[in-house]
Amino acid sequence: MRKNKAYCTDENWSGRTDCKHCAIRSTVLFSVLSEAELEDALREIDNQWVEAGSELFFQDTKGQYVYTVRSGCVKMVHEIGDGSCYRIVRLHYRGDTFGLEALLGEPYRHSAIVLQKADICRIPVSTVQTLRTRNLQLYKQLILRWQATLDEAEHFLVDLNTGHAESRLARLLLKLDAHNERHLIPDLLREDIAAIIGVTTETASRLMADFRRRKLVCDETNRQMRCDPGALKSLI
Amino acid sequence: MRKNKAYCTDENWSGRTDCKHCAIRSTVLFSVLSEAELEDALREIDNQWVEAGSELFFQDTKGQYVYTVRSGCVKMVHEIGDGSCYRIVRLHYRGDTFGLEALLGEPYRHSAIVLQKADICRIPVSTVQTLRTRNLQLYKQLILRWQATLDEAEHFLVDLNTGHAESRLARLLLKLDAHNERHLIPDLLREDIAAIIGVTTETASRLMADFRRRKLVCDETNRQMRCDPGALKSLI
DNA sequence: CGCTGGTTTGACATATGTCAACAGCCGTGG
DNA sequence: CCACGGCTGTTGACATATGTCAAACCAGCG
Repeated sequence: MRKNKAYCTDENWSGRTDCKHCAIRSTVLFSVLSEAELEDALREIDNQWVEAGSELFFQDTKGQYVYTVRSGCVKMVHEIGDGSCYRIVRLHYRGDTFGLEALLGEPYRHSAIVLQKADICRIPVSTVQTLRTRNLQLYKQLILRWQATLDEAEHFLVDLNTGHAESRLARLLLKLDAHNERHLIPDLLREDIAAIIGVTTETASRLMADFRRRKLVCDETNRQMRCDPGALKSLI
Repeated sequence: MRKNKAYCTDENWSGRTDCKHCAIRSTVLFSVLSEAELEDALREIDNQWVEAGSELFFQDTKGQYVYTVRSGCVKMVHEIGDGSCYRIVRLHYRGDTFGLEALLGEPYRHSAIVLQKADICRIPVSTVQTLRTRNLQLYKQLILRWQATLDEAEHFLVDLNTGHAESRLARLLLKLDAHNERHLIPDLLREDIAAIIGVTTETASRLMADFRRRKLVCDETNRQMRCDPGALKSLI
């Protein structure tokens, strides 16, 4: 079934409110393209709900798409050596863009795997190129996305890989909490927690079990949790 | 003493060969500015040798300059909490650009401190803005720099903060070696090594002393070292 | 010469890793 | 329906890498 309008410009599409953070959206306003040209360029943008665990792209492969998160959460996974071991180098949340390397014709640096059921826009590199040749504003937007990605990567190093494992886990939970307005944070796999804060799966499990006993976190439905930000901050 | 020509365009300036990696340099070729305009824009670029330990800018301050390394090495230092503790989140070597946040009008994320006597170009934000309004090529160059910065930050996380301290130190030495064509690497302060690989100063010292005893590294003049890449690789 | 700041080293504490067992959950297939 | 296997999480016992604290050492330098 072919849509007759692009998602981004279709007023009848129910999801439009989540577009406000999108790089494309905020540059379309400044576009010098005609309405028809715009429709055409944007029609190739695909929007979809993706289940947790799905892989959007793989480390070291080339791809023709850049992605934005409309809701949910995506992990950027870097495999090390023979693949027996991996680190999560960033998370991307609502409003974020990832896979920017594709715009440079470079292979993806990491695998992108959905952490929490996510609403994802998949934007062809060609679409971005069409828009940006006509529109300086898009370059600025892109640069802002690159900087945001860099900020997130550096936060991972500074906040989640420094200090004792307990503080690191506390900071991780606070970070997840800050990105969820409804204060429901995903109950991550212990293996993922381990790959984020740089410990073994067992240590991650012990810490989480301990946090639960100390009532720093409590379970909610649907593999989600709620945390006590005040208490967590005191652990940092 | 005022120069009568900009460094970048002065054929008599002895340092010109190191310009080949510069973002400005590689876009000047595509510039639509007149030669006079170009001279004017580039004249504000300052070039200087900077001693180890000098601070080019400070974390959380705003500045009007972006920098490039013509030779030597600069560390990006992030202070944590009250400043009693810090991490080094990236290193920048010959050809790199840093302080890009300034182009967005944002405060510098980290302090930039010279690690090894360095030849630095200091480029005013206004110069970049003058050039880029007339020149799409510069945007592409800037984006490449942002990606390079991101790559370096992620390598720090994946290579230098994963695995045992011994492997991390080995990877650090190999990285330093890879950035020095003459295979002379700086003999870093133990405190800096510690802030890079995420251990205490004592552990960094013990490891380095051990590496020296095992002949994995040996001292050279001028606080420099030589390392045995083959042996180091076997430790990874 | 005696500071000073960086380095090395020792003795000991402890956080985290390792290996292994077991428990709970869930989907599958008999 | 139950039995089973596979996956994830929890926990224990123990090993070990790294942190902590303190002392000694060393080179450069006023």
